Amino acid sequence: MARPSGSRGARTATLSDVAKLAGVSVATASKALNGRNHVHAQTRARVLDAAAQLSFSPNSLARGLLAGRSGTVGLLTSDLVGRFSLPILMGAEDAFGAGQVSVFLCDARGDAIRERHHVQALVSRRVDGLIVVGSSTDPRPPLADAVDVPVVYAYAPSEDPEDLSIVPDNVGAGRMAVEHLIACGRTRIAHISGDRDYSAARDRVAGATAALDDAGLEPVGQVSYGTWSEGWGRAAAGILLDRHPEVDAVLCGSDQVARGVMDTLRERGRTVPDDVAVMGFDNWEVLTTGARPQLTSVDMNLEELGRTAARALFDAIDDEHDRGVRTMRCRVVLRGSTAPLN
Amino acid sequence: MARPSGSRGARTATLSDVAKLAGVSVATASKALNGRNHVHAQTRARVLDAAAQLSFSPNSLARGLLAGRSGTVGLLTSDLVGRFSLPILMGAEDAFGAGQVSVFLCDARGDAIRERHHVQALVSRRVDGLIVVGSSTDPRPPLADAVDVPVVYAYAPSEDPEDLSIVPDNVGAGRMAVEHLIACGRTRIAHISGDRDYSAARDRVAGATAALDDAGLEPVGQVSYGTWSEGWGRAAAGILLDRHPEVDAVLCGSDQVARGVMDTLRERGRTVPDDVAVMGFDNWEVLTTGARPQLTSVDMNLEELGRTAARALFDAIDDEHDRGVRTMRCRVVLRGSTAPLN
DNA sequence: AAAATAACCGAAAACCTTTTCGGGTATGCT
DNA sequence: AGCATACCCGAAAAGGTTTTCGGTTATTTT
Repeated sequence: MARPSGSRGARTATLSDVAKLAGVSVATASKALNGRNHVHAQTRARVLDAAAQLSFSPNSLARGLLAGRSGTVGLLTSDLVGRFSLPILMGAEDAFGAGQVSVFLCDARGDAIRERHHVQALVSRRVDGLIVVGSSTDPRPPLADAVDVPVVYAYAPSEDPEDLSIVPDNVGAGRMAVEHLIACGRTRIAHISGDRDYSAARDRVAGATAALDDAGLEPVGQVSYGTWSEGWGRAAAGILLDRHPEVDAVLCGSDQVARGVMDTLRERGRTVPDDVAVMGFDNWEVLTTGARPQLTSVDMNLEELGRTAARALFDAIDDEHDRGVRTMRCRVVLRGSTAPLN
Repeated sequence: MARPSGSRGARTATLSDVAKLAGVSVATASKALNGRNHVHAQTRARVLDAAAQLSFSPNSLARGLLAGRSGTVGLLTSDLVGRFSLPILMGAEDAFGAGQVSVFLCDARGDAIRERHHVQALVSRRVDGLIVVGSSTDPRPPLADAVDVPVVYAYAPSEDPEDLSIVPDNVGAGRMAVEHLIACGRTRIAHISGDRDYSAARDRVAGATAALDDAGLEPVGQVSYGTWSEGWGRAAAGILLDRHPEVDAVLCGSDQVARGVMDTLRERGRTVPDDVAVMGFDNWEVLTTGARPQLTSVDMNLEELGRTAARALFDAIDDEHDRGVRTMRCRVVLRGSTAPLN
């Protein structure tokens, strides 16, 4: 009992086993199984039968060796633990899985050494392409080693503008959020952002500010930066209410911040959304649907971003290159925390 | 410009290229690069030089074809979107990456057809083993197709007791939680659980009940089941306080439930932890550290579970089989929501 | 009936690496 | 000096598949 099940003591069937059983040559067997023409229907049936009988599964290694392309890609994340890699990964896996491509997953854990090691391994496995998923939207250095296959950067763009990068549209997200609040009839809009060190925070602020400006509105108070946390949201909301009690909408740098803001609003006796509308970014389900009322948020469409990156990589493998930074549209997911004023 | 970088128009260097450049045979080149003995130090240096110069990277496909083992494993998740797959995945990836093993990631998205398709692809790629990650701790059917390589089930055990499964110890978690609350001096402990349809919920309840019994304590009220959500936690806590205002600790089926419970406690003027201690399961960071006070929770050690599964698969590949269900210990992560009574 | 054509099948090369085994050279020993 | 012994190196096979091209048989045309 070398193997748990189905072992039968024999090694896995090979094409020549199938050919032998079907009474044909390996060449014919190959053609029959791959749907090539120039093989009699009856012969094909015999081969298919034999293959099924031996539960034949073609050896992709041999095929890849011959074809010079493995039908695999590498998915290199900088930091799986972060919240943003997973949906991107899902999207990419989805897009590839639909084709005949299998995905190698590698997590560098934010370590450059480990990253190089993984890249080396992937090159050795002859992946046909590579998606590099960053851990924040700040630009990252391109892969150091001369990699011989196409690379697409996702979430974090490459510092080299000649590389192809797919990133979320944080500026557009900020703009979209403010436009939604204005559409709800809000005019005294404050912005409690996240960590200033993240370009995601600054970009969202830029978009929001621009949208306010376009609408001829003044922001209520200054944009305040802090951390991506509920605690910061609670604290910042306290300060905001002290200084600007007239506020009728708070745009928050993330859903976490928004949760904190809602807590403080409730404690100060402000009702959401009648009194103050609240809105977040990221559409992190556990936070948005757990909130009371549920939290309107801007979804960054990360799964779609992953799919797009995968498709772009497909194109690049087929020699249809593209360069530069491509941004993904995002979308407002409406929930109870924002509602029209009447 | 066929390729983004480093292409030089030439195909990737092969071992015979290296050999030619070094002025030796491919056999010698191979031995030199793989540290085999019986090759002169000076010759080896020449080969290494040549390899570096051509940035040679051995073709793992060819190597795998020859060796009869690919040095890859499949990681088959039922549902990536769930919260529990990711840490397991990280642990497994970590354990494998440390070796020379690369990981194929496949997500079946809860679909049996897709699962079979992925298994077929993995078999075709000649993975040396397979880890199947379930989406809940309820047992799942074993892989239908006769897979020729070792399989380890993680999180969700296989229905076949002959398979090897690694699962979290939910019963132990429930026990541990109650013991912690008792150690904090609590004696009037209520339990608001999650979705009764999940064995995770029932097992935790079983452990908690047993621990109460061992301590000679009666539970406060009946265990109440609902959903894994903050909303349920808020509602259930309201009912609990109405019926049993004397409660001094609430054990919650998950961190989400716990957040809801804490909300209601605060609204009813109960302080945590002085008045009532609160505790959750899963140690979902964004929820536990965002709570006020921060939430004590039982960590199910999922990353370690993933690592363990990977090591078990290693052993199985080396023909050191193991069978049955192995449970992982979990651990209480202490935070502000539980504290000793004085 | 002979020839031309179409349809089908098989031998062999190619992909790249590792390993085995035999041959060759220098060194040490008698 | 002659022989045995280490020590190195190279030729060749193996691993499983796909593709090309030449060959064989059956079918149609004249």
